[in-house]
Amino acid sequence: MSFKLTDTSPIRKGTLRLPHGIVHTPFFMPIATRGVVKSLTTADVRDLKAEIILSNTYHLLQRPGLDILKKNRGLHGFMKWDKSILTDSGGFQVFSLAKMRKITDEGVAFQSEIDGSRIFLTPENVIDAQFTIGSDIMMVLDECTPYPCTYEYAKKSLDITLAWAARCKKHFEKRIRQSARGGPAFGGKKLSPKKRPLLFGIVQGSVFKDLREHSCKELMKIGFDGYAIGGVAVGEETNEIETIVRWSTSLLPKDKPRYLMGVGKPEDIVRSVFDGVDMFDCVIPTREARHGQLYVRTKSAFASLRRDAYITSKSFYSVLRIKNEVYKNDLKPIDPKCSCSTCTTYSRSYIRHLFHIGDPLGQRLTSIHNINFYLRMMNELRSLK
RNA sequence: GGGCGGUUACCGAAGUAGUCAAACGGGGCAGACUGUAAAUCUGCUGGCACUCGCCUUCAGAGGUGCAAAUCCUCUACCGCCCA
Repeated sequence: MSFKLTDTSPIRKGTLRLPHGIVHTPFFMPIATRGVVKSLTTADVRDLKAEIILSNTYHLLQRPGLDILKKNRGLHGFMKWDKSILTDSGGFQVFSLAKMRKITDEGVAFQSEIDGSRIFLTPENVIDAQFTIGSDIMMVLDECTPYPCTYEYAKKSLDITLAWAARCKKHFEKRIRQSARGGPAFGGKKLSPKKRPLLFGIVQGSVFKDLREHSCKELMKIGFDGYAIGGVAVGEETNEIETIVRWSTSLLPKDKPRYLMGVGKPEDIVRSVFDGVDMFDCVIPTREARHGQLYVRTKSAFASLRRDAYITSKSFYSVLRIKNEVYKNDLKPIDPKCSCSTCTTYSRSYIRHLFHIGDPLGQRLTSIHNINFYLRMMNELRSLK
């Protein structure tokens, strides 16, 4: 793998070479938690020119399960996606499914929310699962801490997360060594060094500066291909996210990609790009699209390099609720200046109609639009001079 | 012509004397959503003041009762049955 920065001021721009191709940073990953960007075909996602999507180990383990993925040559073959995939380990589910799991030093025991069956995630089996999925960027197992969170809890959690990170790295290296001579993680095939996936560590420590710094330093000692900032956007104020990001990016190695997990709103992403983050993912564009909340640019292009010009939503976009009555007879596209296939074809009136009759096409069209909004935003950030 | 059953807010449907402006669905209106248990969730949905409130409603009209969507009478309409 190689991460090349071509520009660092005022924002970082670069390329990240992955087994399934080059990804241009900074980038946003549409979310395909269970092997589908909800409501979209793989062709839709390709047409949107996404270079990488995110999926989830915990959810894929349950359905379809590793056996099916193995038979399909991984998630790429299963969903017919030939570009890159990053997989989250299930660390977010430690947070979001907190009611049905138990953490021990060894790992996390879940009781499935689907059928009650037991799923035990360990640093090692999560790495193995991600090899089976065929992930381009694998995430270590961590605990995404809740908010608010006491210092004592955050510290104890971080100790476990760091121990898991070390075990993930060790197991990952072992599998990579095996792969060089055709190990079981690769179906007996040898893996060329260029096809090696990446492994990212995840910074935790809640809102506590010393814990965040400790987390960064310990992860850097272990050594990862990239570093994620986790445990944010779980209920805290925006300025706290900003603070945590700055603590982290000031310590993390400059020559490795930084990934702000689960973030966020457009202004959160733009601000964080200016604060040195290279990678993002968030459910917002797809979930809100399905719920009829659409992003409309109010400024056609990013004209300024000033960070402060974009940190409020009012500065460059507005939100359109397509289900609202005012769009009943509105023949304009969602965003007249948008070039996505939805906006070049359909009216607000028609899309509102699709929502009102409950047809899933409405969700597909709006998801295309919102993802296009996010990807175009990233594209413009990468083009800033 | 006779006998039964029905008529409740935009729609469907509870409620058969007081705690009823009236449950619950749907529809409508508005809002939320940040590594997706989310095609989900929340609020409002007779009018007016919107802070204890006040006013007009349960097919229509008239009764009985301190009190009626609820009981009685007639009328209108709908359904089933007998002629």
